[in-house]
Amino acid sequence: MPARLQDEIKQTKPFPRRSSEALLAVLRTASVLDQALNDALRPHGITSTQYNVLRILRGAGEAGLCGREVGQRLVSSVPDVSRLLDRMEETGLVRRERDPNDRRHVTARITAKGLRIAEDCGPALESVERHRVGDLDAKTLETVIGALAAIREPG
Amino acid sequence: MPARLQDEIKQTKPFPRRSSEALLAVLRTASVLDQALNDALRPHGITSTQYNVLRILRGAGEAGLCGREVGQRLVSSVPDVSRLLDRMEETGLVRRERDPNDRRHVTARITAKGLRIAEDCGPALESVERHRVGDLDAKTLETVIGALAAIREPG
DNA sequence: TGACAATGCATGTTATAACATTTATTATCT
DNA sequence: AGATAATAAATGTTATAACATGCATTGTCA
Repeated sequence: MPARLQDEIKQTKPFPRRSSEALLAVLRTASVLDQALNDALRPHGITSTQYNVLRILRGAGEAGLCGREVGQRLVSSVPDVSRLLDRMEETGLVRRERDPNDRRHVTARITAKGLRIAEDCGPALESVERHRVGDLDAKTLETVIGALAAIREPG
Repeated sequence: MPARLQDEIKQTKPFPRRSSEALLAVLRTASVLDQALNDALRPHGITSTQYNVLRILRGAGEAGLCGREVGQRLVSSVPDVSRLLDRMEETGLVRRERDPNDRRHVTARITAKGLRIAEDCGPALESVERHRVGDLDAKTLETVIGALAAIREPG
């Protein structure tokens, strides 16, 4: 039986509106998912934020990306991309060099080690995805994806 | 038109599966919502985490709650409730005292100031809720709430 | 061309989160 | 009753986030 959100967070009073419950459910679910992802990534020595950076830079390929763009593409924006990349450079996951065309930019690229680790993480992450989201039928998935997009939509 | 998640995070490659997109959508949406909530709370000088504590302690009333329970009821668990309550006690939002029946417990209660601030935040938070989730029809809401519960469900 | 604004990044600082350890108190079991 | 385990908080430490500021580089326009 699916536990009710109200029970999970041991709330005594019922939600005043369904929309209140939905809002809290999104936050709560993301927290659970992020924790599951971080648990899956821990054996590989990286966090979910760092994995996202690897994924982004892997997508960018040899061209790399400047820090500003990395920040924009992150799922939840990190306002301190400089030091995030600092740490990842220190552990050898990425390398950076100043763009000779526009010396304001610093282009970041994924390293071979970064690529390898990103690959290694794949199965664990797919397992989380399958385990958590895999049982939802196609129609429900579409509804959820659409509804969440509407919630994010500025207005 | 609802922007596609793929565009929002400037992803070049399409999602391999719908479930991948749904998972990322939950994380992304929560990030957007949390930011909106924090923006709404900033004028009142508290964070979304602190508001949640106030809400929990308001629900507990005069009986109060021990730190452990506060932690369990938080939307996204904070493993460091002691210092979270430290800060809130310092700003006069809560008060604490050792439970005479079980001296291991420290009971936290909301103060008059905390109550007032929680009240003051109501309209701003309802505005976010209405603005973000208010346009979804009842049937969609039910589907989303159910699907998110299934995702959170342990298995 | 030279002043001025805009951009991209780095850095300093403070606040908060994450993780492990320690201490005090109570419960359990022989 | 006494040893042991279990529980709840507090504390120490390190890592990361949040916020503001500063600096170098480039673009814009008189």
